[in-house]
Amino acid sequence: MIVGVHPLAGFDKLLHYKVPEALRAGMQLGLLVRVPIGPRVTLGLVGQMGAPTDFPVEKLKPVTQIVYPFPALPADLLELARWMSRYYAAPLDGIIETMIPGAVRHGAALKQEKLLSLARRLAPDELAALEKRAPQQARLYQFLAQQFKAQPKSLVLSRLGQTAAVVNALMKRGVVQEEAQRVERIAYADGFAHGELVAAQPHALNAEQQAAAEAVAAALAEEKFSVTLLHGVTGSGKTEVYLRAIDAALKAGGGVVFLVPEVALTPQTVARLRSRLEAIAPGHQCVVWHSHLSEGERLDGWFALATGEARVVVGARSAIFAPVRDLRLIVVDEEHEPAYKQDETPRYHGRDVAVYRAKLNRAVGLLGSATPSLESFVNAQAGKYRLLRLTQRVDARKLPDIDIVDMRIEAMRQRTLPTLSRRLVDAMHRRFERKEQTILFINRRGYSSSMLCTDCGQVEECEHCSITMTYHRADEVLRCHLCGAERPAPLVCPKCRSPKIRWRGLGTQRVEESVRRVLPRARIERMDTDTMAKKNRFREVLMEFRAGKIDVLVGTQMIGKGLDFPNVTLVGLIDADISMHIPDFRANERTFQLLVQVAGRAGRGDRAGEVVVQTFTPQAEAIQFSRHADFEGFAESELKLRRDFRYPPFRHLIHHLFRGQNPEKLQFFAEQWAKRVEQVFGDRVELRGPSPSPIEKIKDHYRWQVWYFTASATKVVPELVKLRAEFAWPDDITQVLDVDPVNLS
DNA sequence: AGCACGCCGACT
DNA sequence: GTCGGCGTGCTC
Repeated sequence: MIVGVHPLAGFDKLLHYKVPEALRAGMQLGLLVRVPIGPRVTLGLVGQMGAPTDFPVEKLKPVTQIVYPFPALPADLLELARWMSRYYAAPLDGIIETMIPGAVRHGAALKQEKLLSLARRLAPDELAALEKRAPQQARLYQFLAQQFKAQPKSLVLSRLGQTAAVVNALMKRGVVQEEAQRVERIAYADGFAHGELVAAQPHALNAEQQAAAEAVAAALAEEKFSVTLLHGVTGSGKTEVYLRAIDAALKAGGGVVFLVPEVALTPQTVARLRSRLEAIAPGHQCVVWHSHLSEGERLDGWFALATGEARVVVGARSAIFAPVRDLRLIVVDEEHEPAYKQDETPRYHGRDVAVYRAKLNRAVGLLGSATPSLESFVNAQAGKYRLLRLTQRVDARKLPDIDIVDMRIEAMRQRTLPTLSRRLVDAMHRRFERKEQTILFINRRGYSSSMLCTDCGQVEECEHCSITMTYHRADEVLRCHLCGAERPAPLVCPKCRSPKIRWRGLGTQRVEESVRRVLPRARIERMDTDTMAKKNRFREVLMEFRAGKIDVLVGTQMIGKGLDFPNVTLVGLIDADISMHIPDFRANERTFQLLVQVAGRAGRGDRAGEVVVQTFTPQAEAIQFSRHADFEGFAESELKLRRDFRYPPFRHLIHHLFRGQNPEKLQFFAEQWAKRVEQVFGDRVELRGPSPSPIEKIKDHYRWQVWYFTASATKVVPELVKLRAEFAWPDDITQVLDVDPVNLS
């Protein structure tokens, strides 16, 4: 018997091994094994049964050991790993490593305890004989005979004051049996249990929720792969629909994965979910999965799922790899959240992996969001996903009014670069008179600032990477943080030649000063990392604010941490452009969510809250904000924009790194490669490169040249991998494909 | 990833 | 003459 093994040793190659007689019976796909590689022994995963085609069988070494008697990767996850390897162009061994928790991989010893129980009952005469000849054994027998279930060995022995010798004697006679069992560490000891005890009774569903829940239940009953996109406005009660679906899946005997963005995984949410799940499926453990678990907790949770003791896992991104058995339902809450993207190798998108895993298991995928990602929305429009809608808010609260203020007009009116617009100042005055509160929100992210033209709104971007360039004051240059390209900071706007260039990087301090000028009698507090350096200051300020001792709170993202302020009826976004043009395209989405969250609660009674957004690029912000108010309208215009402009909805950003010593040769091959890519993708491909300034460290050390491609097509990645395989590279040039899974469909 | 093999510069 | 630099290749 010969097996192919993926060694977890840092190189991505399938190696073959003989299976010794003793290990043959237990051998199967997905097992974690130890295998010799050269002088060492490493962990590996059995990925194939059968002999190699390109290696002499007689030179094969034997498998050293089977680490666990059951597959560390069940069949579906093994298949998923292979798909990911192809789809994300990532090495398979790395994917296997991310799928199996470290503690499991290292074959960590399980915390075990031995349980004692009776193997058979003794006849009365046998018992009498035993009492005479071996009184201690008889005591043990009597004790165990009174127990309803197996008891821990250590406990029994200490209670009876006996030693293991007594147990051994009885075992030899076949009267007592010993079994090993794992000690549950997860039970409910992860701190999540103490969050908040919430009444567990199910809420009554409104008609829309009811219809949605029934539709999902029907999909589950079909027992085939399907994906449902649940588009429900903020506060429409999506969670109740998830819970009904989970209920249905559990009742059908299946397992469930419930993904939430990492930030949403707070003790309160988990406790709430858990109490509801308890009510739905009494006796079923719900495993919580996130990055802050200890090794032991992770191990226990993993085992509970792998053995079927637990059938539900709630967790962040990586919970999609939990070894849930008989998977019937995968829920992805807030499916548009960028937190689902892993941006280290292996790069993957949790939501997309979830959909594919559902497909492999013929399970149901349920994606929920108030603002679906464009790719999911397009999939729904194309009929690939079923679209369900929840249009009514359960709590009947009004959405906030959003004003977008064009700061270019404001600048003309005030003849200076304003910090606060008239609109915002007026709104703040009204709040102050009514004794309501205001939050001014400013996104200053570190020292990064960008170049903005106050006449035309132009923001300088890197020509290779399409991200905003960052201004570095020390050497007066604009630099791209992705590829390292740099150019001198311009004196006039490169687009409209206007000299009115502004370097963005507005601080909370300046905003505070401005507010003092317009509202001299107001109590103002500033909240950012500088002023909050003192330990409990943060908490203090939040408490004062909540108690109404502060009228205006000026702060950075950290305000979002204490979100629930019932008396806040106005939120001002001082400088929307900073967040929208930050060199991390994910940041704008996050900031955005935060604002809408604050604003969504800003209503008072029947009066809606107000949000004032100050911006130099009103079109962009209008689109962003309409995304929440009118998602369909947003989606339509955004899709058009992306099609016409540079960011199609399914763009993959592909970094292609060429390595070699001869620049001319590199140039030649990059062009050749580009031609081949174009042949396959036609006009959907854009070649941008070479990068003028490859990342220094890499350049010095390996003399790499960095080239970037961007391509827009749903099939780009698999096709590129195919291309890579058939493209013949000369010996002195190597290339690496790195794919950022932006909006994979 | 590790580790060996191998081919060019400064040293017990 | 060797020791050791890291560039290259292999691991069943």
